[in-house]
Amino acid sequence: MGRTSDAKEKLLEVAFHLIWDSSYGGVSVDQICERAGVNKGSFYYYFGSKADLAVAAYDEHWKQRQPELDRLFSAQIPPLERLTRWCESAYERQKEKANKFGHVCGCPYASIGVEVATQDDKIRAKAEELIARGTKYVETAIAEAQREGSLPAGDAKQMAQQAYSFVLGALLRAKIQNDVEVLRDLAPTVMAIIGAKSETRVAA
Amino acid sequence: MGRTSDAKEKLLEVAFHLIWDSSYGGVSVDQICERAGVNKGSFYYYFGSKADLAVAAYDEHWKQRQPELDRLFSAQIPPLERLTRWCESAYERQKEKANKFGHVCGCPYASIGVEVATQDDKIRAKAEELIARGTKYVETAIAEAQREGSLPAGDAKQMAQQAYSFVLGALLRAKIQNDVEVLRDLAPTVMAIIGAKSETRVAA
DNA sequence: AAAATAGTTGACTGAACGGTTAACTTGAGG
DNA sequence: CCTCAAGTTAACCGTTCAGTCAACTATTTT
Repeated sequence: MGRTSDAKEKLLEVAFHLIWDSSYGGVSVDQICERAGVNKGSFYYYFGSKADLAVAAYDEHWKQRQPELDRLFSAQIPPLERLTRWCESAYERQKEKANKFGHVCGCPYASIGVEVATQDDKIRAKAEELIARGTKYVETAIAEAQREGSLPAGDAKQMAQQAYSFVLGALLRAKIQNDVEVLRDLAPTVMAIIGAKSETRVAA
Repeated sequence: MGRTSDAKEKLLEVAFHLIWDSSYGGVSVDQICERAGVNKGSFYYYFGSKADLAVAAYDEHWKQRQPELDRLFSAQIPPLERLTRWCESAYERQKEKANKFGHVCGCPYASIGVEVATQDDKIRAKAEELIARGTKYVETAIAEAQREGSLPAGDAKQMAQQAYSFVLGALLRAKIQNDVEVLRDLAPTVMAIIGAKSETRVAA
């Protein structure tokens, strides 16, 4: 019935990348519409507000990202190696984005979350949710490593939170210093946090 | 000559707290002026732009904060204990602010830095500078601990950066989750990062 | 082909934005 | 006590902001 359209998907994608590249407050609805090739009226036909779009855009992005994380944290890979690869992929991903956008963009969820945390609770809650989901992958890997004996026993959930906090902090630092090299060799520190015996702990 | 005024100082203080409580983009020059009891004309008599004020306000805040950090990282205190106290003070400070403002505010430098990093280079650079200065305290403590043998040798600077990144990440998480309890027991993880032998490593 | 549905258009609103200006007031130094 | 620099005032500027709306078009169902 009626006609069809890809305007909604366009808006979601454009909004996510524009906000990631600058910030929530730094991007206007007009800009998003222009880049998406959609009129403002259509924007408000699909979304009730700018904040609603942001929440939907981050949800959509997670959906598209999930397969990649599933692959990265595949049961085929030894649990500790999953974590090492995850650290390396964070570095690679930021390097790519930095080349494309001209500056280090950091973690999109954390960036928008910390920006609007005290102002918009829906966006804050969405950022919290997505960070929690990311942490879950880490937690599962840690728990499995403990079970198979490659890691001493401990509270996997809390360890995952600490390790994830460290990586978020490093991403934050990389963005503020606009230097992707901050993200080299995250893995040894993550290993230290989760209590793995240091094999090749270079400097930290 | 001419009359004197405390308008400038008022603006600096009000701006810092307003931005910390919400965000750079979420606070308007009008709001700052109103809360400071200063007219807009006076604002632009003292500061060339909103961004200039922000830079000045964060600089001023550092000046006021420095004595506290000097005390916290006093040479009188054993170096590793300095770090423990620093972690505890971060928790206490956020708890106080959360009670006062009604929500967890996180690290002011990191919050504004990550918000405007890709948009305003002067503010970005100031945030970078202040974070680097904070890291220096940690680095000195680590280096001293290594010298006195309470910590194995290693690259103190890099260790400090990793430890500081972790704390920044935890502050970020606390803000997004709006839960100050995220910041309890940072010290054990910091100790793990810098390679201290775990005495009372509870869970992480 | 009529009717119902789905989506589009772009001009419009009023408030808020950062920033400017010229006239004015104040107070310390000579 | 006068001068003049330092600081204040409030109206004002053009722009941009998020959000609205009534008219319009394209597609599918009947």
